[in-house]
Amino acid sequence: MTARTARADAVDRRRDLIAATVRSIAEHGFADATVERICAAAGVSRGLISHYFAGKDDLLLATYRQLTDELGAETARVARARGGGPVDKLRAAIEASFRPPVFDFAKVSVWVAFWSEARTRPDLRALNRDLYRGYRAAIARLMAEAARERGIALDAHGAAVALTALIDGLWLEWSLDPDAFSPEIAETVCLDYLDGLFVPRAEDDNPGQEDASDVP
Amino acid sequence: MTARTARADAVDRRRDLIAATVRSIAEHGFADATVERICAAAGVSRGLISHYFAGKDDLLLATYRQLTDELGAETARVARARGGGPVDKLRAAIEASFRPPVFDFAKVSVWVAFWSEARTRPDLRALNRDLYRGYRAAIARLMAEAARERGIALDAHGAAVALTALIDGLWLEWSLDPDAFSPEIAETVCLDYLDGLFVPRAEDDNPGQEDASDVP
DNA sequence: CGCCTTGCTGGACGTTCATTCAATAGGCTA
DNA sequence: TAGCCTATTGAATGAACGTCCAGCAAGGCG
Repeated sequence: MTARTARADAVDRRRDLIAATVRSIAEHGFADATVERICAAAGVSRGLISHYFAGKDDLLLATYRQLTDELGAETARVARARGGGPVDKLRAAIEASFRPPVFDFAKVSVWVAFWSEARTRPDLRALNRDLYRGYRAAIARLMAEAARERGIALDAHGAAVALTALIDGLWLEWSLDPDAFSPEIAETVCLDYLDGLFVPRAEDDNPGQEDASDVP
Repeated sequence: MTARTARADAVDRRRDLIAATVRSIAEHGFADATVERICAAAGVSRGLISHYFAGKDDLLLATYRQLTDELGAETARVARARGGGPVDKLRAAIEASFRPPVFDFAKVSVWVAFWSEARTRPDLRALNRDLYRGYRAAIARLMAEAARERGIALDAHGAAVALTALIDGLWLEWSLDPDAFSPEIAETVCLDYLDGLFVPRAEDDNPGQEDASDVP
């Protein structure tokens, strides 16, 4: 089975190159993650990239795709977690965001680099948009369910936007200054925000307070 | 006053080049904001950059410095705002973050680009670190004051970390997908978070709940 | 044992970029 | 008006990068 062995090797090589790309971007930044450096980090020569990817752009796209796939899979895994209501699942999602294997300095750094790059590269932008819209929708669904159980008025869409932004903002700022706050604090403030959403307030007697801001 | 006129012109030119840099990065991304494109956007020739800056890196540093100075000045302006307690000032800071002139698509996009770049460039990193530490400290001070007035237990440091991250996360995600949510929603969720901090809860009867995490 | 396929190498090539600098233009002083 | 000084230009330079491709090495089939 030469073909089968070759295929398996090819998958491993692609994985090696993608891992080397993550390490190179994390260490040197997006601009200085050259083909030479990436291949050196993977322990192969410069030219090999053309055998496993259409080019450098294709390797970068594959790297970003793996990051989004990992996060998407982890999110789905958490959401399927048996036993526990929607708030438990939300708490699990938050905890997963600030603990290994998702929360890793190199990976978080590469996320920041790709965010910047996705702003102007259409393929990365589309990947990012789909991931986040799905992520926000899943979060909003769980939040709406939790609010319904408790009879609390909640703008689930806004809250999902906020929780997602809060997590990303903490990733961003921690990657820029890891000494500014600890991952434990990051996790705590997210959990506190979540808890705050479901605390009954005086305004809940007056359901008109929530503006149905479903902007078209 | 030849010297004076020349000095004034030089300041204007520097400002022009910095503004052109912001536009170029916002439109083409950090990597494709070449000297040629920046100078074309400013309406001058390629070589002029050397007369007003030590080089491209120096121009980029000056651009980031202007961004941080603008934000620092706006923060200070809001904090000095007469009439109103600490919560009013915090509300004003949030509103300023999602309205012109601070909240501008090009500027927000450039912030995202520089965040990524600051991760590996020491000079940008130092600039960013100082700005954020000052910003968080100012926010935490106002929050602590507001909590004291209300007799509420609050981890001001954690809350300041969270609010800062929330704002940055919303900037980030809005720049990547402006259709995902409106600036009004972004502002609202931040104000809601702020309000939530100062709502008396059942746990406030038990002051031991808040861990005094004043990390040195 | 020898051929032949396949994974892999690294020098060469063309492109793009930031920087430099000699030449030019424009305006203020004398 | 003449002359000088400074701002500005753009062609030239060299470095760095991604990609290409001719050749090499190793392992399996005949």
